[in-house]
Order: sequence, then structure tokens, then C-alpha cells
Amino acid sequence: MKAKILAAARKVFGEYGYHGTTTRMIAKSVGIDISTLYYHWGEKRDLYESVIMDLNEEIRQKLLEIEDKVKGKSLTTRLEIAIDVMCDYLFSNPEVSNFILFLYFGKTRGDSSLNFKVSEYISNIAIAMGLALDKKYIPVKAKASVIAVWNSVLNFISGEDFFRPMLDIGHDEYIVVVKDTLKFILIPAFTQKQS
Amino acid sequence: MKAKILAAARKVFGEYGYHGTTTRMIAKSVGIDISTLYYHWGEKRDLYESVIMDLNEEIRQKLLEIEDKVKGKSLTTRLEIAIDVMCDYLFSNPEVSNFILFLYFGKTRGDSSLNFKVSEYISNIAIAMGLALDKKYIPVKAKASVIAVWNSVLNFISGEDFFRPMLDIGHDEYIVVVKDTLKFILIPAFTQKQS
DNA sequence: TATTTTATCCATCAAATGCTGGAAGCAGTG
DNA sequence: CACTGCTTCCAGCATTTGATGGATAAAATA
Repeated sequence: MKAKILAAARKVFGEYGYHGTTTRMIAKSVGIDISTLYYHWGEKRDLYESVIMDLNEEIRQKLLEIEDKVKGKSLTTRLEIAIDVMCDYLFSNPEVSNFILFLYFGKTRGDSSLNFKVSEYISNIAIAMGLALDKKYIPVKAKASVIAVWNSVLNFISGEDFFRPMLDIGHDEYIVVVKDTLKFILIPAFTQKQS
Repeated sequence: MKAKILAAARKVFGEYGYHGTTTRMIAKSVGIDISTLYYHWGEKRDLYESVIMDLNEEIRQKLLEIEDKVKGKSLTTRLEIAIDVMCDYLFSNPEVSNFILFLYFGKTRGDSSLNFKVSEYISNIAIAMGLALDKKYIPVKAKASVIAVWNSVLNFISGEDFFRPMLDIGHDEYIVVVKDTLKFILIPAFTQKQS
């Protein structure tokens, strides 16, 4: 039950953001009373933070998986695989990217400095992609590039409802276009001769 | 007064999103009573939609300005100018990109299909950048690319508080890094030999 | 000046929302 | 069965929040 609530919370928070989500909405989506929700998770904020921690772990795993898959491949292949795997994962769990974007850009009344450990990820990705050699010193440029890529992926997934009508294509084709566009834009940038 | 409220509303909505913003927050940031706010703008939703329309017009103007500036230049120069101008504008008005991102990714309880006319912009940009020749037929690939670029810009601006600490640099340097990164990633993609 | 119009605020309401107490169900254990 | 611990729900409380009515002041108009 506890896990069921967590999964539902992730989806609702992802769709409507922290303030847009009411505990009643989450409870209803699980089919239980709010009291049951509070019994398992306490305050709304605690549930929210639990979702963040849960997501953190899930993404960490996914990145490890990618890191493992790209080992020894060429830079171009590494980028292609990374894009494919991340897109597949996120398209299957669209609430994930939505939730993360809310974390990035939305403020939450009553502050709280929640830490979604992107910083760590970014460095790991930069190394796995071969953009940095020394784990201790990763160039600003490399980090910034990874952030740009990471954001692009999230945006295309979360913004499907917004962008797909503009392209006038179906869901499956959208996935293909997104992957192609990401590769089209990113691969030349990273494989060009470094200045 | 009406305009003052609109400007304040844009900022608060941009920071906290629709549901995260209360009419009292807006009124307080202007220094007036909520009643005064309601007197001028009616329902919260109406004010919100007015902000959208206002922003729509402002961005349209900005894009026309860019279109005018890049006329006759090379593709590389066009991209550089576009990135510089948009970055300068958005860094000076960070609430703008935040607000737009909320529109893209956040749902609002009680639906309402508000239309932020991005579709129109995207096509115009594609043409101004020389990615499409015929106004009537703009390739999916061109549109998708423009969306990716557009999103990247918004993300870097809105996500400054999130990303800058990861890069461990100051605000002014951040602006430079963002512009450079965008150019670094985007220009090779668009200037490569079309496949 | 008298009157109307415009703008602002105070007090307040009704609904929504976060959250809780206590009763009831239900499984396992003696 | 009686007891215990865990889980669920109903009812409700306190606060927040969207929204309004009416008094008051300021400005415009006659």
C-alpha cells in the first residue's frame, strides 16, 4: 500500500506540481481515504520528499545501466545509446521528467531546499561520455553541455502534449523524431574537433 | 495600477506556478488589498490568462526584432545573433522563461486549454533561420530542431538557481557559459551538411 | 458646491485543503 | 473467544484561499 501511494503520488505531483496537487487527489487516484494516506506517509511534504528520494535512486540506477552499456564504444555510439535508453525509459514513465522539471523551475511556498542530486549525475555522465577525463576536475563546458542535453531530453518528453500537435504526428512517430532530433543536434556538437 | 498588477502577477505566477500563487501574494507584492486586485482583474484565472496574452505579444515583438536583425546574414551569424538576443532578453526577465515552462509542463486543475501561440513562433523562427524555405511546408525535422533550441534557452535561464551552483561560477560568467554552450551545441548541428 | 464616477480598503463568506481523533474492521496469537 | 497490533475509514477541525458587499475616500463632472 505504501508503495502504491508513492507511485500514485509521483504521477499526480508530476502532473500538477506540489501546490497543484492535493492529498485528496492522490488518495482518490489510489482509491483510498486521505486518512490512510496520512497514516502511511504523514505530512504532504514528507510524501513529496519521499517521491524525490525514490526518483533519485531510480535515475541513479538508470544511469549506471547506461554507463555499463556504453563502455568501450565510440563517442558517437555512446551518445546514441544514451539517448535511446533515456528516451525509452522516460517515454515509458513520463511523470518522471515532468516531476523533475517541476523541481528545477518551480518554487515551493515555504521554501525548503530539497536536493535532487543532479550535480552528481551530471559529472558521472560527463565522464561516461568521455567529455571529461579526470573525475576531480570536470570542465565547466563539459558540465554545461551535459545539462543542456539532459534538459533537452526532459523537455521533449514532458512537452509532448504541447509539441506533438505542432508537428502534427502521432505518438510513435514523435518518439522517433525526438530521438533523431536529439542525435542530429547533439552528436555533431560533441564529435566536432574540440576548440 | 492595472498594468502594475499585471507585471507583478507575471513574476509571482512565474515563480510559483498557477496553483502555487495566491491572489494575496500578488496583491501583497504590489502593496494593495486583494479587493483592489479583484476590482481591476476579476477572477484569478482571468488575470492568469491576461498574463499569457501579454507575454505572447511581448515575445512576438522580440522575435520580429530578431528576424529583422538577422536578415541577410550567414546561418552561423543568424544563430549567434538569435541566441545572444534571446539570452539577453530572458536573462533580464527571468520570470518570462519560468512562466512559459510552467505553461508547457504543468497542468492546471480544472483544465482550460490555454493557448500559448508557440506553434506560430516556431514556424517563423524556422524560416528566419533558413531551416525552411516554404512558409506553407516546414519539415518536421526543422520544427523539432527549433523547439529543442528554444527549450534549451528557456531551461538555462529558468534553471540558473539549480545549475549555476553545479558549475560553481557567478551570474555574469553563467551568462557567458550559457551562450557559449548553446552556440557550441547548436551551430555545428545546423551548419553540418544536411543528410 | 453638489453629484456622480472611480478606486481603495475592511470585514467577511463559502469552499477547499492540510491534517487528526476515534471508531471499526481484520488478521494473527494465546 | 479474548486480546493485540495493524490498517482503514468517517467525521470533523483549523487554516488557507478565491471571491464579494458595502463603507469610504478621491477624483471627475455638472
